[in-house]
Amino acid sequence: MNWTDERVELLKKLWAEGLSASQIAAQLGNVSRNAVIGKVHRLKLSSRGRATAAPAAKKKMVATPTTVQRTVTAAARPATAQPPRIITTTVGANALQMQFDAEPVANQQIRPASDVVVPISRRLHLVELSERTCKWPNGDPLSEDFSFCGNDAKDASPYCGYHAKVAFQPVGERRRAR
DNA sequence: CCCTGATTCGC
DNA sequence: GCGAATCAGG
Repeated sequence: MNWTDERVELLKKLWAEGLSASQIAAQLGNVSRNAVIGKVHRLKLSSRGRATAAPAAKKKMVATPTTVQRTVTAAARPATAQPPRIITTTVGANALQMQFDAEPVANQQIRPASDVVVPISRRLHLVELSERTCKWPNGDPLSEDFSFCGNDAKDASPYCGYHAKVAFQPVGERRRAR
């Protein structure tokens, strides 16, 4: 794949927007992140504020006005549920780092007869997925807020524990589909 | 281990 | 010019 004007232009744009080299590579398609980084250097548009990796959560950045952290004392969390945890995600190199409570909107109707853990999606976008993030889709692919589960996928599975169960139904529980 | 960008160097 | 390999780091 050669660097057409359009591809270079997109590269510049995305780089300026703070996307990581791998994300840009994924979006351009057919190029490795190394190729992107190499090109960035040749174009002499390195830099981008601060940076080596994700400097977001550095020591004293300006402030963290949007950091909200709550410890949930979940009222009715089944014993089989996962402990409350905080999910941290970073968008872009010098972009905001969002930290939010992973606990779902406390009204999840948990079927009594189920011992399945409620899925907690990270709502990632396509370019944010890696080989070990759950690729279970949420919502309409054509919709704006379409996202993927994004939780850790076990081993080489394309899904996290919960979605793997949903995706690969045990033959014993499968009702004769039609 | 996951990820990041930076550099080098054979092509 | 290109990008894989490598390096340095979070």
